Amino acid sequence: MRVESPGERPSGRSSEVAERALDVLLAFPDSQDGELGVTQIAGMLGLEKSRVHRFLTALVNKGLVVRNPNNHRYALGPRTLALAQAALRQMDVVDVALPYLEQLRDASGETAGLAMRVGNSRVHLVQRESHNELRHRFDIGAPLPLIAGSFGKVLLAASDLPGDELLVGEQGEALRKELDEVRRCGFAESYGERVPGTHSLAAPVRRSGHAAVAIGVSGPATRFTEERGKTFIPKLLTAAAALSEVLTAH
Amino acid sequence: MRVESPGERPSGRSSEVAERALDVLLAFPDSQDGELGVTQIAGMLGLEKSRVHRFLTALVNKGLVVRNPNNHRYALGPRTLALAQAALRQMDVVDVALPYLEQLRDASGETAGLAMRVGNSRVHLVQRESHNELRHRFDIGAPLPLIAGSFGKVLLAASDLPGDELLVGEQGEALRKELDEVRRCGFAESYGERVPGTHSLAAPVRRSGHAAVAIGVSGPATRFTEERGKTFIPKLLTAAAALSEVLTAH
DNA sequence: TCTCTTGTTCCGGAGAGTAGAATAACGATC
DNA sequence: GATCGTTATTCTACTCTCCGGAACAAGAGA
Repeated sequence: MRVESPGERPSGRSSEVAERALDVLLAFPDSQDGELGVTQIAGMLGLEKSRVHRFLTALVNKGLVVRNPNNHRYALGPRTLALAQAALRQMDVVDVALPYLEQLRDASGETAGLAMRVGNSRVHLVQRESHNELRHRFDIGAPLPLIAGSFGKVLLAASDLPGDELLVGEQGEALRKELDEVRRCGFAESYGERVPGTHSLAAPVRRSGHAAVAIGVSGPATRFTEERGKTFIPKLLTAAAALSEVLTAH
Repeated sequence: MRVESPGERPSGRSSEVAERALDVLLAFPDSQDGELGVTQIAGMLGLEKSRVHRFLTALVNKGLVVRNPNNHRYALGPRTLALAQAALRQMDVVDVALPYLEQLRDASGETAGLAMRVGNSRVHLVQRESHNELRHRFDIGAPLPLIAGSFGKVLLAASDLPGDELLVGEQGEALRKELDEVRRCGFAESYGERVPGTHSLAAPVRRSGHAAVAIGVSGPATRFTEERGKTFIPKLLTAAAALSEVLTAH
C-alpha cells in the first residue's frame, strides 16, 4: 500500500498564468524592503514589464497587494493576513504549542520555534523570540532544507518516508547515521550547520496521522555554547513530550 | 492637488485568469472548516471544475495550498505564513502597537485590536484577545465596512478623504453628524452596530502620511455595558495618544 | 528645464486557457 | 464485498485572453 509521499508534485496540468502571477506575489517576501517596483519584479522573475503590471493589478484588485501612490511601488496588502490566519486555524498544533514555546524560551533565554515538514523541505510555523538583543529569528513560512539544521534532521528522522532521494553520496551516508542517532536520543543538535554562528536543538512532536512536527530552540553560538546547550536538552524533551501528549489526546 | 484616494480601482487592465486563481485562494478564509474540495470551490465561485482544479494545482505548486492526500481536499499551506510575515514587517505600526494593545486588554479585560483603512473598507491587523472565555475576536485581514462599528467610524472620521460616496441618503446624513462628533471627542463608540451583542470603542492613531489607523477595545454587550465602557475611555485615549506619539517620533 | 528612469497603456497575432464530457478514484450503503 | 453516487482528475479541439513590444505618460534627479 502506498503512503503519503511528501515532496511529490501534484499530478495533472497547472495554470501557467496563475503560477506566474503567484511568482509575483511570492517575490515580496524575498525582497529586502517589502516595497517592489514593476521593473524590479520583472527583472527578478525574467518577465515582461507589462505582464508583471497586469498581474500586480490583479493582486491589487484582490487586496493581496497594495500600491503606494506616492512612489508608485507595490507592497503586500493586509488581505494576506486573512490567509495566514486561516492557515493557522487549520494547524491546531500552533495554538496548542504556544505556551510550551514560551516556556521553552523563558527557560533557555533563546528563541523557541515550531517547524513542520512540507514536501522535501521544512517550514517554521511560529516562534517565540528570545528577549536578548542578539537573537536568532526563523523565517516563518519560508521553505528551508531538511538535510541541515536540528529541525530538519528531526523532521527527516521522524518521517515514515525517509526521503531517500535526499540521502545520496558520501554525505548522505553520514547523515543517515546521524538520523539513526537522532532517533535513538530523541533529539537533534546543530552547531552552525545551516546558519553559521547559530546553534540549535530540536525534538520531534509525535502525533499520529499528521505531518511531522518539531519543536526546538536556537541562538547565537557565542551564547548557545555546546555546554550550555546540554542544559536545554531536558527542558526541550519535556516540552516535546508534553506537547505530543496533548496532541495525541486531542 | 489630488491626494491619495482610497478605494479607487487601480487603473489599467488586469489579468482575468490571475484574478480567478486568486479567487480560489481567497475562498479558503471564507470557508467554515479550512478544507475545501474542487466541486465545492467551483460551486462557490461559479467556475468550471476543471478550471478550479488547474488553479489549485498551480497554488499547490507554489506552496500556498496543500492537498490532503487522504480525502483529496485542499487547505491553505504554510507558505501563506511567509506572506503575512512579510506584510507585517511592512507595517511598522503593528510591532509598535503590541505593548499598547496588551496594556489596553489588561486594563479593560476585553479584546484590544488595531485596524487600518484599506480602500473603502477597514482591515484588522492584530489583536490581543480577552482572557475571558466569552470574548470578541476580530477577523484579522478580512475587509469590514467603514460605515459601521467604532473602528470604522474612527477611520472614516480621521481620513482626509471622507469617502463621500459612502455617506448617502438619510442614513448618510446621520452618520456625517456622528463623524463630526467623533472628531470632536477623539473617539467613537458602537453598541451592537455591526455585530449584534458586541460593543466597542475606538480612537484614531495619528501619523502623518500614512493610511489611517485605529486602536480600540471590543467585547460582549453583557459585560461591556455602556457604563463600564465609559471607564475604558481614558485608557483608550491614553493608549492612542502614546501610540501616536511614538509613531510620529519615528 | 531637460533627461533618464519607471510606471502605464495599447493592440494584433499566437498560444494557453476553457468548457464539457469521459474516466478514474473514492466512499457510502446494503 | 459489490453497487451506486459522488468527487477528483484527465483529455481535447476550439476560442478567447494573454503576451510582447513599443509607444506614451509620469516622476525623480540633476
